[in-house]
Amino acid sequence: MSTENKNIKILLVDDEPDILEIVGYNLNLEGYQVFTAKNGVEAISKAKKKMPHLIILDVMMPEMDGIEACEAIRQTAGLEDTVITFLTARGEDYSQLAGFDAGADDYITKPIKPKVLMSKVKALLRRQKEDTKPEDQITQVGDIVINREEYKIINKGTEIVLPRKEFELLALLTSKPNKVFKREVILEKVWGNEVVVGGRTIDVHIRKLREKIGEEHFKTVKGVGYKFVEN
Amino acid sequence: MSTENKNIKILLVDDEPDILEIVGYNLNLEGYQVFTAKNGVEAISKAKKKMPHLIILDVMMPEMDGIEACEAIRQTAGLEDTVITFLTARGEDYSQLAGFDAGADDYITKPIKPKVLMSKVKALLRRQKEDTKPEDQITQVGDIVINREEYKIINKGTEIVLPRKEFELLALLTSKPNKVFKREVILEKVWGNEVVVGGRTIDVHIRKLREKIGEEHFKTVKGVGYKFVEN
DNA sequence: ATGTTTCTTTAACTTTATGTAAACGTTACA
DNA sequence: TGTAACGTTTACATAAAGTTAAAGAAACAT
Repeated sequence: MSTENKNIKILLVDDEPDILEIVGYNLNLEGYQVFTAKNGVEAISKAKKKMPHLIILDVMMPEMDGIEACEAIRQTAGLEDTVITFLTARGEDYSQLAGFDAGADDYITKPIKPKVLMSKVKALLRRQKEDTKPEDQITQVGDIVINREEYKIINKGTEIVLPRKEFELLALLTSKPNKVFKREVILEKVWGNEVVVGGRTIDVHIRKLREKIGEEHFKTVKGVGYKFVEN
Repeated sequence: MSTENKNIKILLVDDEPDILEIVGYNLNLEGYQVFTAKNGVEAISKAKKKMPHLIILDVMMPEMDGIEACEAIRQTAGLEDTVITFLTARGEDYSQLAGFDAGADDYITKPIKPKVLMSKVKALLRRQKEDTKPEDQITQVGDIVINREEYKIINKGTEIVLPRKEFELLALLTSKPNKVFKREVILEKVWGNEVVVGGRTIDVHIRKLREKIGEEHFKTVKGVGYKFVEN
């Protein structure tokens, strides 16, 4: 759960240190990489430097408010598609938010309820993923069809349901047939780079895949890693 | 600006005050007469009182949700031809399913972008008379017939009436047979983003569906979610 | 209002699938 | 032929899902 968030960067912008701390803490618990800024100016520079996937932006701030910052960020190359969500206090004057449609994707109201915020963050990030990857959910490699949407594979017409880790491992290897994936890379992508598992764990999973899909497809490159080969 | 809008009444229904404020503000700018309600019950009474031309109705609300309210409004004398549009979380093809049969004319997705909403409102009011309702209120998946209008299903000729949540869950899963719906996605679409329910809630509903419709149709993909399969 | 029923969620507990470790076997290559 | 890297099997821990029953909410009826 938290391992897959390890590579997701979130920029949190608020002038109140308490908010930064509470929200930052909760995001950290979920495994996100969190960066903070305490005003709009800082937000823009950090956004450019870190290129976050999601920006949570307080509306009311000194120096430069969230709306201005949002507009500036939106005009930065590479940040056009970053998800931006506002933080607003309930009862704030929303006539100011008339410029809302200029760039924000959502807004979250204070007081913040951690659980609500977390589920919103998840939903927003998921949405972005789905948008950028419309439907390359199905790939075919040789006579193996990998259906990411249905979490199953079809090998020569036979449907095989794989457990999660096995599926992810297979999906990784088949994402670039013939490419050798180093053990460390596999660990990072399938397990998450902070998780330390025993030395034989990958082997066991490879073995299961060999059993289910066919010995011939999984080639060991000793001292390096594994690769998936077609017939 | 447009004096032509000042006789047009719009009823805006959402449980979030912020939405009411933002959208209401924008509608006001265009010169519409705006009324608001914060739940389905209130929506019905205000609709009767004000006889609006257009009703914008959030799907997820406490007390009485948008679908129920819509049905009730549709049965009110004089409101049969009022334009009703739903507000739904983005990506919910499901809300269309459950929504159109309740009598909705359109739906608008959250997060709301004021410009989009305004042009949609205009379009809806313009084509008020020339509207054609879709009527795919009944779908069939395998030997299961799903009747969204009556909230019931027919399994191999046997009629089964399902409670709301069970029906919505079934409708979601059957909206794309074989697709695995992740738990988080199910929660978002059936329960709504803000609602945080316990970890076993989905399971219990799945169990009831399995009981009523047949074990074989509901497949668990451990660590991921559930999918509906035909025979 | 009041009780009654039906639906929804929780909580406690059980079961199971999956992932991992450990122990040992095998291979490749210097 | 030694050894470092990978292969295989088994067994076990654990996280995830299943199962109940019962509490909590709505909805319905009186």
